[in-house]
Amino acid sequence: MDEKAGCDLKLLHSDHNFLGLSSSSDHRLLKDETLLFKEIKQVGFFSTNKPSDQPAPAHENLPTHQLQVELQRGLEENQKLKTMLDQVTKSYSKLQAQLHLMMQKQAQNKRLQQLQTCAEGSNLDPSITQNWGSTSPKTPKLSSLHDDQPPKSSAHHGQDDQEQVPATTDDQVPLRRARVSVRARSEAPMISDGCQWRKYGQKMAKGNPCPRAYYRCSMATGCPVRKQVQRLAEDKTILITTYEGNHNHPLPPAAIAMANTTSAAAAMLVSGSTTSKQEAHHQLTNSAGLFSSLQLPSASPVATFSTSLPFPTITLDLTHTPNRNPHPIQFMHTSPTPFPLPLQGYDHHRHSMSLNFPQPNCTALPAAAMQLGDLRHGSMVEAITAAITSDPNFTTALAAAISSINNVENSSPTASTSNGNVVCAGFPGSPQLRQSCTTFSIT
DNA sequence: CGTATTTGACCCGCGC
DNA sequence: GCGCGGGTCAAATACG
Repeated sequence: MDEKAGCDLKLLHSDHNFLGLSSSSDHRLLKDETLLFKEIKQVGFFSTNKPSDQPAPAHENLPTHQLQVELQRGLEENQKLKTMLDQVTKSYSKLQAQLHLMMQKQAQNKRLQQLQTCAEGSNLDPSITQNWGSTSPKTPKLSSLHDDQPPKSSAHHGQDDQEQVPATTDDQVPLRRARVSVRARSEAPMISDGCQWRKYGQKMAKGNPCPRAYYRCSMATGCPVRKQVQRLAEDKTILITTYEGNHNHPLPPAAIAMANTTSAAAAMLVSGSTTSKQEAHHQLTNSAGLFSSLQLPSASPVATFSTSLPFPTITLDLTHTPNRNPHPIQFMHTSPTPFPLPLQGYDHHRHSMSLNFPQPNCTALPAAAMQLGDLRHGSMVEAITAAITSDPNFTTALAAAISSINNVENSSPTASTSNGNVVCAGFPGSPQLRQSCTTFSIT
């Protein structure tokens, strides 16, 4: 017992091992005054003599008031150490959060490297991925903006930079360059996505009487996430919110859904790599509550690709009223520039292509058809189907969007992933349909 | 008084 | 080279 008490006190006086201090022993020290005396004696607080030279208890040789002073001193030191312990605990939590973020980004970089390998093995136009990269010489300012540090501090490349932007090499495609745009009807000046935003600019965009507002995430210093908010010129009730970047800090539950959706959509845009089922499921399950502030009609969501350089953008259109298709989820493609999808036969005047979901009577296609070489020889429909549906990131984004809509509408349809495919369940007339079973219609 | 917003200036890419 | 448009900065201003 005395040996253990002595050990506890040594911990109290150690700057290196105080993490090993147990709270129970701490309290015991404060409660047992006699025990404290013994421990103090063992470390030689009161006596200049060696413990072995003075077998008698210390308190027998000291005045009472002196003992009280020493006791008070011990209590103060104990309190000080408690404070230190709290600080260390907080630092530990902070480091743990950073470690979690780093692991996430490492996984992200791994996927991007796989994309690089895929791009080299295919006939993709290298200028596409090059322009998507932050190392593009034509966008130096944008590159700095997408660093996780403010532009003024971008000159130094210290440890902080590495922690926030880990392992980004020149030949990797930064995910942050992709944008995710959300169109929705909302009277509010900004949709509530759970994050805190600080407005840093406003501009009048050409061809739109409504100003475009620029916001950056203010939940953490140095968070690179930005968003633009603008009302549609043709219909001012429609709010267009464009997200860019990934958060470098923990998000509140209300913001996780939007962040995961935009992240998955952005990842899908720039990466043809694989996403684990666990990750997709995680993103899906976090989609609840998304777009909670929007006035959503019983609409059919439309996802629009736009590869207008330098910002590939996927737009989730939540404003459409039911159209000619009974239960469609449309995927429109707008691309004035080459895109690794076969565009022959699509309407160049409209620059759009829609994919009407679901059609259960077609066959699943191999993901290998995503290669352009295969596209040339296969049918366009099959090729497009393969190119899009074989991308789990796309399916993840789709599923998250569907899930969010379902949440808002409080209706029965659900979305989930299964083997990399999106399973849409609960739509009227289509109990369970796989995304890979898809037909396309040229609009 | 601290923080958030506004707004004109500035930078940069791009097209002509 | 020049002008235009998008995006950002930062000083001024508003607000709680």
